[in-house]
Amino acid sequence: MELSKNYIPTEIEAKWYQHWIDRQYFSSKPDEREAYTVVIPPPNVTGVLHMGHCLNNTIQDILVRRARMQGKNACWVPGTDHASIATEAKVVGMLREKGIAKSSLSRSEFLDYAWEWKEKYGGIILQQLRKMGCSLDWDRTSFTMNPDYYASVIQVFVDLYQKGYIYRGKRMINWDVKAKTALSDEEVIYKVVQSKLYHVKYKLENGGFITIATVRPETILGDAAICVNPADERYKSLHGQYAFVPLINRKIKIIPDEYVALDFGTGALKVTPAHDMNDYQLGQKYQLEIIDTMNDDGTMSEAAQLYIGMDRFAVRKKIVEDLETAGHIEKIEEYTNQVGFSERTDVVVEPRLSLQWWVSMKELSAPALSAVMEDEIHFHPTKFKNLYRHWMENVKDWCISRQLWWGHRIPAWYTKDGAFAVAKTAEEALDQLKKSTGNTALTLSDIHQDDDCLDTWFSSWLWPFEVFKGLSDPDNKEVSYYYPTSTLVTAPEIIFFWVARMIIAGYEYKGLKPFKDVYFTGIVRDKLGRKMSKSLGNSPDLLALIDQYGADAVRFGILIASPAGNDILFDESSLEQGRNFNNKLWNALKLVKMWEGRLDNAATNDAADAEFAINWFENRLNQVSTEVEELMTQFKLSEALKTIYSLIWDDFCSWYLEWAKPGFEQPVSPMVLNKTISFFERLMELLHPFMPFITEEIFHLLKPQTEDLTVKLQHKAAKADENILASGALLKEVITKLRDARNKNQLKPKDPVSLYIMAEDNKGYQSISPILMKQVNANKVSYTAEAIPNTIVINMEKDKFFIEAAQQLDTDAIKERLLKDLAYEQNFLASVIKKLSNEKFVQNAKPEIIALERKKQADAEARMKTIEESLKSLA
RNA sequence: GGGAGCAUAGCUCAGUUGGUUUAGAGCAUCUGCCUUACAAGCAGAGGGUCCGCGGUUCGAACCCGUGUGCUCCCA
Repeated sequence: MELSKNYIPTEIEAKWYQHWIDRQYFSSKPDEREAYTVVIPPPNVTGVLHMGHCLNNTIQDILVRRARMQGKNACWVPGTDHASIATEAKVVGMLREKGIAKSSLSRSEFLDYAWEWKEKYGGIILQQLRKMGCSLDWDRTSFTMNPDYYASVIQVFVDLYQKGYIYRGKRMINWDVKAKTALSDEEVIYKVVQSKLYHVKYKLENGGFITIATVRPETILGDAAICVNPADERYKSLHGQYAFVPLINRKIKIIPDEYVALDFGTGALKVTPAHDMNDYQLGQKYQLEIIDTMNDDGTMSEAAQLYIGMDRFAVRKKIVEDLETAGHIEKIEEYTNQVGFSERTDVVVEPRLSLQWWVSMKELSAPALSAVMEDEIHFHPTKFKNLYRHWMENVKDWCISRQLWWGHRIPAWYTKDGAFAVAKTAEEALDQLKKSTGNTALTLSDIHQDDDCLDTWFSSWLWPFEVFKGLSDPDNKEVSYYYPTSTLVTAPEIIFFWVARMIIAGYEYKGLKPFKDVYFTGIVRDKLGRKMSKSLGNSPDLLALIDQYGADAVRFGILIASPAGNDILFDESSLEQGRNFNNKLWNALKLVKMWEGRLDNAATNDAADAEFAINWFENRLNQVSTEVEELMTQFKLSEALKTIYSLIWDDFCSWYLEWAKPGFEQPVSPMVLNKTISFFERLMELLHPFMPFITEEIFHLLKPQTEDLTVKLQHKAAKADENILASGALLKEVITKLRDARNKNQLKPKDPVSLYIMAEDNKGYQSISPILMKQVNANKVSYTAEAIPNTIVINMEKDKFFIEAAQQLDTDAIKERLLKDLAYEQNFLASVIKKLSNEKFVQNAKPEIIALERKKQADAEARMKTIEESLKSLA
C-alpha cells in the first residue's frame, strides 16, 4: 500500500467518525461496570461552534475517551438549552424580516414560529461537535424545553414556592418605552453620548442653596433626598437638614453616605429611587419614598405633578427652561457619558421598578457551600474555591422572571383584583384562588397566567439529573446508575450562574452532589489577550480551521496552549504544531511500513544492535505512561499531552527509531519489527483520547486489528527499570555531547571520525557502541587507558571521549572553549565551597543535603582536573 | 467602590512540604545539514536582576510584609 507523502486528515476523519457511530461505541446503557458520566454544558440552541466550545468539548472528549479505554462505562450526554433571550431575539428578527411584528401575534402564534425556528436552525452546534470527534451518546440528546424537562422545571418552581423559597418583589429593570417591555441586560447596548450636565440649585430650609449636578433634570420631580459624602467638608453642616425640590417645593432630607464620590459634579447627589439603580439602593437603605414619575410609555405620570403626559425628552427641555426662569440653573456643562439603548427599538432605556419573581438563596445554598469547601466536590484548579466561597457567603436573591415568551411560563395565575396562586395547572390555581379569595364563583376565564417566563438558568440548573429524567421519573434505573455524574467541564465565568446553582439543585432534589469534579477551563483570548467575542469579531471560524488543519490538529493546538486554570492565548501557530505532529506520526508509520518489505527471518544482526534500544524504550514507555496517568488524575491535561508529544517525537522518533533502524537497505528481523509495532500501538493508545482520528487510522494501518482503538482497553503501565533508564539517558547525553563537539569543530555530518573511549567501566559501553557509532558517524570505536593526543576531548562525569578526525583541528578555538568551561566550573566550585564552609549550614542542614554538596564539590573538582589535563595536552 | 487571581527566557507556561549541580519545557530565534520516514524535517546552540523593595532562614522563584503592573468577577 502506498502512503501519501503527508498526512491528509479530511477523509480519514469523516470515515472513522461514521464507523464509530455505526458501531454504537458512544452509546451507553447501564451495566455492571463503573459509570463515567459527563453532561455537556448545554450550548445555546442558537449557538455556533466557537473557540470556547472547542476547548471545552475537547477536554470533555479526552476525559470520556480515556475513561472508556480504561474499561469504564462512559456516557457523555449532549444537548442544548433553549436560551430564552437569544432565541427570542433571533425569532423576533426573523419575523421582522418577514414583516411580522411580535406585538401583532398571540403568544401561541409566536411560540409556533419559535419552535419552527428551533427545529430548522437550532442545534447546528451539535453537528459541529461531530466534526471535532466528540464521542457523545447522541441517542440521549436533551433539550431544556422537552416536555418532561418542561414539566420538571414547573414542578421545581411550584415546590420552591410551597417551601417558601420563591417570592415576589420589586426590582429595577431596563424598560423599553417604545416596545413597552422589560429588557434583559444583554439587550441593552451602551453608547457614548454627548450630554449636558446641569447644575441645579435646591433651596435650603435654613436659607441658602445646595447645588447638585444631573444629566436627567426631568427626574428631579421624583427626588426623595439629597446625598453627600460624610467626609465632604463642604456639606458637613448640612447633614440632616432639609432642602426643597425646585418647581414643586417638596421637602427632602440631606443625608450623608459614602456612596457619593467627592470629586464628581458638585459632590452632592440627588436621589431618585424610582428611576435609578443606585438611587434605588440608597432609597432602600434610608427608607426613602419611591416616587414613580413616569408612565410605561415614557411620558410623565401624575406623581410628577408637572408636565403630566408629556414625553420625557420634551420635559427635559421644558424643565430646564422653567428652572432657568426660576433661577435654579447655576451652569450647564458639556458632558460625555454612556447611555443604554434598546437593542430592539434603539430608544433610550429607562430604569424602572417592576414586580418580579425571586428565589431566596441563603438557606437553599448552605449545603452547596459546604460541599465544595469540604471537598466533597473537587474544584480544579482549587483557586476557584475561594471565589466560590466568597460568592456563596454573600449570595443574593435570584431574580428568575424574564419578560419573554420563549421559555418556561411562570405557573402563577392572577385574578383581576391582584390575588394570585402558584400551581402546576390553571385548574389547581383556580381551586386555590377560590379558597383564598372566598369567591367560589371564579372561573378559568377570570384568571390570567403570568406572561413572563423563567430565567434559562432556572431550567439548566436541573441538567445533571433531568437529562436522565431524575425528577420527572425519580429513581429510574438510569438516574440511579449515572448520577452523580463524574466530571463537569466548564468556563469559570459561569461558576455562579450555573455551577453553584446545579450544586444547590442537586442537593435539594436528589440529596446528592451533581458531580464529583469540576474542571474550569481558561477563557480563550486572541493573541493580544482580548477575550474572543462576537462583537470584536476576533473569533476564528472553527470549521474552516478544521478543514485546513484537521480536527486532531485543532484539538492538539487548543489543548497544548491551555494550561490548567489559565486563560489561553489562541494563536494559529499552535494548530500548525498540531498538524506537524500529525505529519510526524504519519512519517514514522511510513518508516515502519517500509521495514515490512525488508523483513528477513534470518536477520539477526540488527536484532543484536536493537536489543538495547528495545529494552530501553519499553521501560521509557512504562515510565512515561505512569507520568501521564498521574497528570491526568490531577487534571493537568495540557501537561499530559506535552509529555506524550515529547515521548513520541523525541524518545520514539528521534531516539528509538534511529537506534533500532537497520542500515541502508539492510534487512529487519521479525523481532524488531513486531516490537516496534507494539510500541507504536501503545503510543497510539496513549494519544488516542487527545487525537482520536489519526491514532485510530495508524492503529489499523500498523497491522490487521480485531478491535478498534476507540474501545480498546489501555495497557497498564509496568514498573520501569531505573538502571536501564539511566543507561539510556547516559547514551543520549553522550551522543548529544559528541554531536555538539563535532558541530563546534566544524565537522560536517558526513565526515566520519574515530572514537576512543576512556572509561572506568568499558563493558558498560560495549552494548551501546553500535548505536553510538551510528549516531555520531564514527567508523570505529576503541577503548583506551590513556589520553589520545590531537583529538577533541569530551568529558562526561568520569569518562572521557576522544574524537579523531581527518581534518585539521582549530586548537585555538578548542582552547578557548576549554577555558570557558574551566571558568564555569571554578565559579560553581566556589559557590559550593562557600556553602560548605558556612558552619551554620553544616550544623542545620539535613545530612543528605550536606552529602550532596560534598558530591557536587568532588564532581566539580574532577571535571576541572580533566579540563586542565586537556589544556595541557593542547599546549 | 467590594472581591479574586496573576507576574519565571522574545512568546506561552512547568517548577511537589524552602536545599538534586549559579532555574526547566514547547514555540520562536541562530548555526550547520535536502543524511532513502519526515525541510510540516534532521543535528546542535544561544537566551533568565524568577516584577521592585524589605523581612524570616544556614539557605528563598517558593514563606511573610509592602509597592507596582495586568486580568477577571460583582455593583
